[in-house]
Amino acid sequence: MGRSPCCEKAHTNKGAWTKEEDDRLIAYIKAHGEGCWRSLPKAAGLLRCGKSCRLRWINYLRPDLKRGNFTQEEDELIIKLHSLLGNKWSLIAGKLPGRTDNEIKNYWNTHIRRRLIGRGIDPMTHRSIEDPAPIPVLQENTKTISFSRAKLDYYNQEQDGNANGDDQKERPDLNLELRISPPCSQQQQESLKIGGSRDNIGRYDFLGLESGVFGL
DNA sequence: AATATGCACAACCGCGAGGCA
DNA sequence: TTGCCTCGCGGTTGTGCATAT
Repeated sequence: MGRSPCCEKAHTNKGAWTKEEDDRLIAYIKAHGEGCWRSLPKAAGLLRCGKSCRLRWINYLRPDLKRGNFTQEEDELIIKLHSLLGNKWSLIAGKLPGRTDNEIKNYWNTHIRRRLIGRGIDPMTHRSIEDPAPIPVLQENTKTISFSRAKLDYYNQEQDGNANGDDQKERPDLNLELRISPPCSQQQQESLKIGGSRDNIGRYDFLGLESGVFGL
């Protein structure tokens, strides 16, 4: 016996959204806010499942979305975050204001991935395909990952609307080194959480990388 | 001009996590 | 503690458009 469907599929539309459906969804969310996706379609008079409505809103209709081509800086940031986080598209999207996880995932698969392969870089490991050097091990089960911090800060400042030119000028291409190892006690597990705090929508701010990088 | 192929991206599907009774 | 429900995520597919043959 399979899993129960998320909605009554027999009476729901599938495929591309029409202008009228978009308008209904926008109007409903403007009036009632996001959430309760399960009951939303019925309340909004849409013959769609809640999942479909949520996806349409998040990936296409949200007013704060930034449409259009990715900039060079966004491009580089995606590569760096992917080297750190892997296919955690929602976390990566959290560092790119106005971009969605789906958009970034598509962009990665159609542009960046191909380009890295063309340069002889394995897009999954971010290492040379010909010379896959082993990840250095500092101690048992401990890995070190480094990536540039400078552009992250630049984006944070732009996002906050308080870009400080002096601060940026002074900042070299900082390396953020993370060491990942299994905690050996409850106290250490707790201490891992001390790296940051949750913001008002529940994203975790770890070393300035809010949005729950490590899902703690 | 017709067809084949590749590309870009919207949308769907299945699963896991977390909340709640 | 258990089971159900909802939400969100990541992988995959479908479709329309552009380009090549």
